[in-house]
Amino acid sequence: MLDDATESAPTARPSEARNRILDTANRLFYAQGVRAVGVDTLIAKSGVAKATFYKHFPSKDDLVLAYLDAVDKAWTGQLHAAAAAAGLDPADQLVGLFDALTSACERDGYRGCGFINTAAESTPGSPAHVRTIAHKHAVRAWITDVATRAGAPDPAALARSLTLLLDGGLAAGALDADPLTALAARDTARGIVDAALSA
Amino acid sequence: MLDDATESAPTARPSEARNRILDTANRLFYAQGVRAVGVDTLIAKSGVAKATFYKHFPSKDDLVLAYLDAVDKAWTGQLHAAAAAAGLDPADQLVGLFDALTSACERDGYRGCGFINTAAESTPGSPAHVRTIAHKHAVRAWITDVATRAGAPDPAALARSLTLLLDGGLAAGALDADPLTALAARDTARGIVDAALSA
DNA sequence: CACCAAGCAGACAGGTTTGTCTATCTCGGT
DNA sequence: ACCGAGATAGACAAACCTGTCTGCTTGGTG
Repeated sequence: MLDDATESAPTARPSEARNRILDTANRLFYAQGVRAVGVDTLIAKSGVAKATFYKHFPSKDDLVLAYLDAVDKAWTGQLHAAAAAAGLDPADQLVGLFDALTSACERDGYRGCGFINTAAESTPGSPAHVRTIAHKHAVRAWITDVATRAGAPDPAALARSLTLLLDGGLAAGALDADPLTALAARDTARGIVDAALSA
Repeated sequence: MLDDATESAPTARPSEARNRILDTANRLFYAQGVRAVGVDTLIAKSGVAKATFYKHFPSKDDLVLAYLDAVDKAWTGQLHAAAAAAGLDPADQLVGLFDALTSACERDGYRGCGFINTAAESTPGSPAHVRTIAHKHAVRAWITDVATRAGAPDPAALARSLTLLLDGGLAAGALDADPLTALAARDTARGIVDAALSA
């Protein structure tokens, strides 16, 4: 009864099949939305048995959360990389963030921010919604840090402006894949950062 | 056969039942997303017969498009009203736009931009997606006009910056109903407009 | 009055969705 | 040689979704 070690607890550990499922989910959920992709499709496309699927992810919602975690990891990584590539000056890093946006928009099949899209499909208060808020909050907290290092008089306000711009770029880029949009976001960010730091 | 006048062509004219359906759709689609609301729910909540529903809207997608038209009318109206309320100076009007954002975020049950949310649920190329792009384009064109009247050296670029900010505010406000977000958008807009006009 | 458009009520068809369950196969380790 | 973990294949249940169709009621108009 209480012997947890041998019972079939939801496997969170890596596994060949689990990776395949997660991989398929990442592609399909992003491309079509979480609601448009059924469990059967996921199973078929990842070449896995139904029982295996439900063993690793007791419900579809669990898979959605795992998908969101993957999106978080990917996007956060891209932001950090873009900042690092912009040099050592924190002010340049703040602007450099927007190179991640440009790269994302250029990628084929770009469809905006996985978090925002998923949140649009889930009701406020749901786990997916909550996780989206946490993600956005973490990103903004990190940008606030960079803004602090850049010596901004009001780092929180600067970070807020920049995240607004970033989210706007993500949302707009999902509609028309106009490269000008991302570039405009970057230019605008440059202006905002310069104005904030020269105050 | 060819006598169109008497056959049951999809009624686009107003009608008591039609209004009720559209009204329910506006509420439910916005609150829960178009995919989460089934035809049966729509019918039950608007107290209408199924046949009546399908007479006015031959398919659910038709209703979705009608819903988007309503969203367009509402949001465009609010933007125009906010601009007008900001006074006669076009520069003030550009900033005043963001009062519409603030009001929207404060409204109870606010869940972002109906267009962006619906687009997140529909595949690129679908009628809903196309209509969303058209809506965003129309808004930006109008803002470009105002920017031109304000004497901006590059009205298109200014409008692009402002719409990015606006979309960002719409997306962010849908997650956490933090009133600071909308205010930050307005402040940022003020800075951008002033910078653009003093160039 | 007779007619007809508009609406109501609800059964029905056919497909899809999530999730459970049984039965079998294939390994690696002891 | 054997056992158990993990995988496969697929039937099945129960709900739900879109869309069609038949019948009945009602109110206005020629």
